[in-house]
Amino acid sequence: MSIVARQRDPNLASIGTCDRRVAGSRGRFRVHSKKRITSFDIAELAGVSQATVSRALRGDPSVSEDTRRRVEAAATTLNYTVDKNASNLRSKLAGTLALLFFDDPTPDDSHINPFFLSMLGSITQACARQGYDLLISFQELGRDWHADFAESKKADGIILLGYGDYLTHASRLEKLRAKGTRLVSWGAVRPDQPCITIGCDNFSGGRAATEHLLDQGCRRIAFLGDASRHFPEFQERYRGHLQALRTRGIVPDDALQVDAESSQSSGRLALKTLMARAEPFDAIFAASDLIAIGAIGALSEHGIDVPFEVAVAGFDDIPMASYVNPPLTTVQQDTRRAGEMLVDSLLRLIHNEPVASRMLPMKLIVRRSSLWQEVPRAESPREA
Amino acid sequence: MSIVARQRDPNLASIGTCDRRVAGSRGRFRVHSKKRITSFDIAELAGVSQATVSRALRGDPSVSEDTRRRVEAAATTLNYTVDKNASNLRSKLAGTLALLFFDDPTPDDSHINPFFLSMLGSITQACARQGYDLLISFQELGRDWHADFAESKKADGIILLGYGDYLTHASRLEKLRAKGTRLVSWGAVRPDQPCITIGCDNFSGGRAATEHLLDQGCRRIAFLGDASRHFPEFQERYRGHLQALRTRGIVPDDALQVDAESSQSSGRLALKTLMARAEPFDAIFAASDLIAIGAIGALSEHGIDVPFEVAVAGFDDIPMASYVNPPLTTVQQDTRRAGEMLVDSLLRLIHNEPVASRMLPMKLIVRRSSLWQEVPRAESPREA
DNA sequence: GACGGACGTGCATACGTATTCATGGATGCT
DNA sequence: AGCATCCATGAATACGTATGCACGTCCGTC
Repeated sequence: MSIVARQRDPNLASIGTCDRRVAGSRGRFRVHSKKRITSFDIAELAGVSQATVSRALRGDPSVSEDTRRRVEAAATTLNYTVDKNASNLRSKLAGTLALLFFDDPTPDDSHINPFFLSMLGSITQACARQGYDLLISFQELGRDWHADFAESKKADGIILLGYGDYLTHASRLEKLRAKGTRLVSWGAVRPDQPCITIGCDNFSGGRAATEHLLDQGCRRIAFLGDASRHFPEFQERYRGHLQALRTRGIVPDDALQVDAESSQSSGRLALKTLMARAEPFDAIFAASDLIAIGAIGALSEHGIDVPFEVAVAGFDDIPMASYVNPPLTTVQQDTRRAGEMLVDSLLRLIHNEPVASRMLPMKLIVRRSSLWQEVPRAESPREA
Repeated sequence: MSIVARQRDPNLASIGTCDRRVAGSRGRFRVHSKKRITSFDIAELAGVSQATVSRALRGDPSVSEDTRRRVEAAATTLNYTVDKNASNLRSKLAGTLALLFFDDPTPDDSHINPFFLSMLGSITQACARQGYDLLISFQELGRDWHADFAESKKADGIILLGYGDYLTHASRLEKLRAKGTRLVSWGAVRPDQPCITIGCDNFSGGRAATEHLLDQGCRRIAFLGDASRHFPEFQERYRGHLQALRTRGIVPDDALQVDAESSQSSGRLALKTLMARAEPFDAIFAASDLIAIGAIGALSEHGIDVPFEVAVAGFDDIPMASYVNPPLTTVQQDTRRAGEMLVDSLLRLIHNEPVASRMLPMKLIVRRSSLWQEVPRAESPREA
């Protein structure tokens, strides 16, 4: 920071008094300086005007094939690269998308939720495929995060990523949209979302998980996860869970729902809370894999066997899920597809093409944590 | 892309024929258009010149406190944000760092090496703390990756991240440096590295892991990981491994080294290769956790118990390591610190402050995969 | 042979900010 | 009081590219 201001404004001698140059009149001042190579240099070398260079390199069809080749050759020779700042300034585009990452609830250490990491990977790759750069920023939900990207022209659009409730910040989002900021979010797809949202079918996913547990013979299935409005995704999963129960004629028991955020420690805590209630349960459906993994840890501390005493299912299918012991039954979100859809939707928004929120299908992945295998489950639910 | 060119160049009527404006003469043309708010608008509202606005907002000490307050108030009122493109164009800075991510060896699916994901997280946060943005790009080692960032002024410096050999690309790096590009890399810290490098003490880490296995009574320790020059980090770990053996008077057996890249599938494959050699072994030191996890999987397929028949140690301490069964003994790299150091070093480079490559200490994390616990290990090494 | 296009190119200029230089007024010193 | 300073500010301009417009030039057509 301290040494920032270094360069001078040389070559004031040009010709006019204005910000204007003629192709040929530039070289003279450049001979000895090793300043940046600009489109004027290319123009001179290729024997055309700067304007033509710009057009040629951008693939403007009005440039003849012959000229284009000459320009490209000159550019290669001088190892020229378009100055993105100037280009963006002029074109009012950035060629960049911003990914805002909300990790509000669990700022424990630097550990990012693995599911989001996976999303990050796929978003990055989707951007690359589309020729866009990706600007990443971790944010806390509290602050004035909006101001710094679209408005400062650093990005053409914004992707919002994070569990949580965008509705709480609806007014802020509205303000952004009013300014013409393009944004898409990942989350629960609901009619009242304040912006284009891509998300998985959390409801069906939750239903599928619970149906599977019911199929395994479980009858008292605990739900670990915040079912409040503030976590719409969890709420949807919970709704799916409830519906599955009701369809099978089981009356949901509020005592079997425990709030939890998406972290192992929270899952561990939730399980202890559940046990403290002394409610019998024979299965756990956790609203995220991290919660499930935390719960499994706590169960094993209590000497309770998974899956023989308590079956467990999670949600997300993070990489870790297949490596815990026992491997975790879970509902898989297709992060690759999700990342692609987020980027595609945002680009469509940017290009003023029609876009709609979309819900992606999910897939139940059955692993050992919910399976009896050979050993039959005890007849009555386990007493806590 | 198709609708990119939309806006017109309005307001040509200004005054002169040049790229020049006077503070007051602007508002007239703005009244009806909802164009971008510029520093001229702020200037007008605050009753100062555009130059003063720029200075005030950048914290130039030559602006009086009174004026600064007025300018800031005006900026807040109009919800003004500096246009980064214009600012960067003028100042020749970007306020952005680029993270180039080389995932060459394992392009399987979209799964990024978890260790690098962890690094990514810590680098992102370190950047945020320093007030820099982070541009992320996945690259394949083959191509002309260098051209697109520093040269195009999108980033002030570059961080290189990836297992692999930068030496292979030394000429390219050299070319970059000759152009004044600032870059730092993560990797093996060795005197012949072509650029500032931050890395862990792979040698000591490798030695520590092998010493630990020796302490457990293992005598025929297989090394899974590419020991060639192309993976300097693995090579260093291997060297540490060898040194530990020799110090204890054990003659290394080449038959116990199997090449592997950092992925589970590669680890699985390497183990099968090892078994095919019919060499007895009682422990495995894998050059990365992913390799170790793959190997454990393959071992269990063969009905070989870990750790009772074969002890296993990995490297990296990725999150998954503590959740596999059995939990994996490994050598921990402090990714948080590493990310900070990378960013700090790069910033020092950018600010022309002295910097040196640095090696970070590592820490052996002992978990169950390498421990006998109560059960004593069989006297003779296992026959494959 | 004249005319209407289409095509390819150059000219001039704007994008919004940062910075150099000049200026006028206040301040300090003798 | 007179002069040298310093301070705060304004005026002018460059950063490098993209693009509206105008100007040939080379056709084919009647």
